[in-house]
Amino acid sequence: MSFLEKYLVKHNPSFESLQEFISNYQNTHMLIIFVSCKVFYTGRAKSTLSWGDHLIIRKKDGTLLIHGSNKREPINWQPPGSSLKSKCRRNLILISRRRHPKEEIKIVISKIYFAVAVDCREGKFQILGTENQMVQQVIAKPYLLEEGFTPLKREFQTPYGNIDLLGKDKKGTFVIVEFKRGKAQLSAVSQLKRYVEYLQKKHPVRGILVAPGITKSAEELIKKWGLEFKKWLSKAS
Amino acid sequence: MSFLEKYLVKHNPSFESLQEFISNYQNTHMLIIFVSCKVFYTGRAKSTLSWGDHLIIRKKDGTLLIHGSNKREPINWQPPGSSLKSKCRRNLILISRRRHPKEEIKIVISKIYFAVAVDCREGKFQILGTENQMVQQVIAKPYLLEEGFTPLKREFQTPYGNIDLLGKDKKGTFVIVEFKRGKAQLSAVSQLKRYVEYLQKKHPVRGILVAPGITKSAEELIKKWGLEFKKWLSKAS
DNA sequence: GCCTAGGTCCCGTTC
DNA sequence: GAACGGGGCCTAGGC
Repeated sequence: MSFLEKYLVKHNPSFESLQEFISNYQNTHMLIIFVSCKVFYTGRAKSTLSWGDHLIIRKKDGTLLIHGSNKREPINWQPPGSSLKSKCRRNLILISRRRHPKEEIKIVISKIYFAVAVDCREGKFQILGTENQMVQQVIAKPYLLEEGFTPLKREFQTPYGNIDLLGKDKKGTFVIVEFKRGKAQLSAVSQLKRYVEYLQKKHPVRGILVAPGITKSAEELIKKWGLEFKKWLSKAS
Repeated sequence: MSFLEKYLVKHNPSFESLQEFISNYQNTHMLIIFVSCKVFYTGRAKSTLSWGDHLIIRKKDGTLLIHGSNKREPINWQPPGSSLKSKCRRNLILISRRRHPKEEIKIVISKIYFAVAVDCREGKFQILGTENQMVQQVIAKPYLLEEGFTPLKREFQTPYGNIDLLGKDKKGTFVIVEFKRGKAQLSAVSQLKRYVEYLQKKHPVRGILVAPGITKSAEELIKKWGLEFKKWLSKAS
């Protein structure tokens, strides 16, 4: 591939030709390969994918994705850091391994439709609207939570888990604040309860769950457990 | 594309040519497009991806994936069911929308390296080693949990959440069993505690967490709360 | 390396 | 549609 080329396509390459292609480009390029194959995964779980057409993507960081004709999720995958080896037998076999945990994917390829190597230089990514930003807003403007609130510690660590935001209310009582960027569910309530149970062994403490909404059961549970829910208005800024 | 062809490649297509390509194939084929673009997402959160080379995958179920040069996760995406429209301006603009929640991705393309439409017929997928199978094993061989255990109800629903497995021990005391396929963490303990708190309002009850391992803090918490941990040996079958 | 918790989580299932 | 919980979750951040 010349210096100026962004990509290189091989149509219907032979097994040997694809092996060479992979070893030439796997460390510098993203590989996109469309094949007829079956796949075996073994590791934390175990799976088989029977013969079919699948799209294989291999990134230079070691990521391996095997996509089918639908769904956002790959059918099989290997995360960054995984190795890739190939063997040529009756079929072409690709094996990707990771160490921790020990996991392996074996792709048995009977037919290669095409393979592309691309030189991919991605842009910079920025995101807004995360939970972290809710916390930052409350730290900057504590009255958004309630009048008289004073933030003390972000990500306060306890043996029961890490508290999003610890503070005190206007009376000086400790307040544990748990933030959720989406509708709060039962698990958010137990999470908050867990922190409260820890701290209340030492001090009187209030627990407040901050979220744009809450499910019915979560709301009933939070009341039953003497905790508070504060609806978060995203335009509060 | 002829009946027998598995795929069709366009090299450096014009904007208009890609628009036609997309409208011809988006309902029947998976599209794989490598471009120089920037991306704007708005919906549950908001993000921007600045100019760079990115791989766009569009599946016929509406899934949209925008991949960069590393990581398993797409930089931006849209799940199945999303629409796709294109506009030709100074740049080529692709817009993908979903209704619930209302979310939009805008891809502004300045250069198209190549586009492929593939006819993808995926194989059948099977997986072993899930939590569900742990539960099935205990239902089939209750003594694997403990001598005298009797399973009563799988996925027993309560206002505090759904219990993996409800049963009775040899003394007739209710037992709530929570299974984890990996190492159990703090959240698993609070989850179990939540169910126990519900049921113990009505009956005496034990809570057992079953997993191949447990973190230090989770183990301390489970003891403190009077719950039990049962180590799961995967070869128990 | 372990552990905690978020995520535009996705996804299946159940009501 | 709402909600609950699993996932080979992945990923980031602490220690």
